[in-house]
Amino acid sequence: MTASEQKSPGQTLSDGAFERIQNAIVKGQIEPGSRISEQYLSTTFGIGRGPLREAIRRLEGRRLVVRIPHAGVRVVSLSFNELIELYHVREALEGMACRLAAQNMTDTEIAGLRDVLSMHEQHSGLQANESYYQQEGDLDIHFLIIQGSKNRTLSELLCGDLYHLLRMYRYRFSTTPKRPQQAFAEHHRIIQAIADRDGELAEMLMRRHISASRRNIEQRMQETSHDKKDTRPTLS
Amino acid sequence: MTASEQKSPGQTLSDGAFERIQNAIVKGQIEPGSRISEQYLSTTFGIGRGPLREAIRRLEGRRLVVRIPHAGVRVVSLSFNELIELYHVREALEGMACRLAAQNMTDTEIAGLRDVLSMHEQHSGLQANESYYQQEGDLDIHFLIIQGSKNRTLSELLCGDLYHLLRMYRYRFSTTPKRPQQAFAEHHRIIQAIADRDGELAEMLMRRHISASRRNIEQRMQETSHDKKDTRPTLS
DNA sequence: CACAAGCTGATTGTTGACAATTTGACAGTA
DNA sequence: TACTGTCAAATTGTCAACAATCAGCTTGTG
Repeated sequence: MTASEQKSPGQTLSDGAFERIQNAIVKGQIEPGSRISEQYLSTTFGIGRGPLREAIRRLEGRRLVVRIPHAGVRVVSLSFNELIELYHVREALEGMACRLAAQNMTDTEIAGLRDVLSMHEQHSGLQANESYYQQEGDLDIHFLIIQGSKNRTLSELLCGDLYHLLRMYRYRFSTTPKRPQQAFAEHHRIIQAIADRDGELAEMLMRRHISASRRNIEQRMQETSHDKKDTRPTLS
Repeated sequence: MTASEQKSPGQTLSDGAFERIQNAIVKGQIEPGSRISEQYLSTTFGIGRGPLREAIRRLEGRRLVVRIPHAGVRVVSLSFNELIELYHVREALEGMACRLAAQNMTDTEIAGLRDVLSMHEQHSGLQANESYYQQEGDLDIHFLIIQGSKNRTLSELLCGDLYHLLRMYRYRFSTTPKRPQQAFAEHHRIIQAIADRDGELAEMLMRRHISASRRNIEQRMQETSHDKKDTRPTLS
């Protein structure tokens, strides 16, 4: 797990390529909107074009790449609006997940949630503004709450599909200096509400939490919209 | 558009196969949970295995089929629980869509919504219990409202991904005798709320509408759970 | 008679070569 | 100079053959 780039365990070549390309996309190693040629990937990964194309089609099904019939595939590139839209969807969905989590999580799971939070708080105390742990830690907490909803369909949707898109932008935005501390407090309150089995409050707090994240991005986007040109592919 | 089974217009063979198989799955022409062999589809559609496999991988990315590495692919089979979960997700998402629609739809679009509803009411008056129009008409209205939210991400999620799964079961359950009339009234109220630009009310009504649908299915499922054996693949 | 090892058949995974289509450049002309 | 038609290179789409893997059956042995 140290270097997540080696070939995947026992699956097929196509599966391995799928995971590697997906990772490369969500980690931002491949520029969003850039064209990816089959031949390049084929030689890079050292596999034939057949399995590679199958992997690409799978990514296409997941909407991580866009294909134009005879012209090649491009990594999906969310416009600013789409990113904001995604946060709105997340607000509705994770709010619901949080409410369900307050109903359905076991006491043991809630204790685990608290452990992650405090462990996370220590790390953060050590390396102040270091966003890396914040990123993963934040994801961990949200993951745990989503899983705690005990709604598998919801989990797969949020963790499987939406978060891959989000992660693309998390890695690009990296972090905002002030947010972590605030996010800690919000996480703390959310977990408390879950522990109190107060679903309504938990939902509200989670919605606020995500809403604050969204506003933070909106603000930061406006600030940097001067040097960074307006990325709006307006695809189709 | 009369027979939706002919080859797709100008795309590639893979794209054509993708659409045809997807249609066959959501219309229930292929039994959920059944294995689909490459050779069979290859000879049926008259295309090579290459493009076919790519189409299947795309379906896999969309979670309409499940693949076990060297054992073949099966059409996804939602358990009863997963179907209910899907309705809960729909409730949250379409509720949100409805609220946004009340804010963002143009007067022209709302008028169009009314047209569809009344046109739909006439058809229903003619052929009473005929579910076919109800199915499509219901979808149409929901589609229009979702599009009216002006949130493209939300639209693609609901119309593109979730509805394909739902349609699988709509075709299986076909229809419940009493629901259509009730659904009409609910649609009517929802549209009225949208026309009044009352987002909060519109969201609430839509959530109730979908919630009622869900309960209807739950009830119907319990009734028929005697003769119909309990389909619960418990995959993984 | 029961169980396990090995084999045969079919199905999936992979590769390489071939055909079809698009993009970019180049030259010719108004 | 600007525009357009043609051409060529590169890239994608497709096909057919080959290799690897799994399922079910036969067969041999305790």
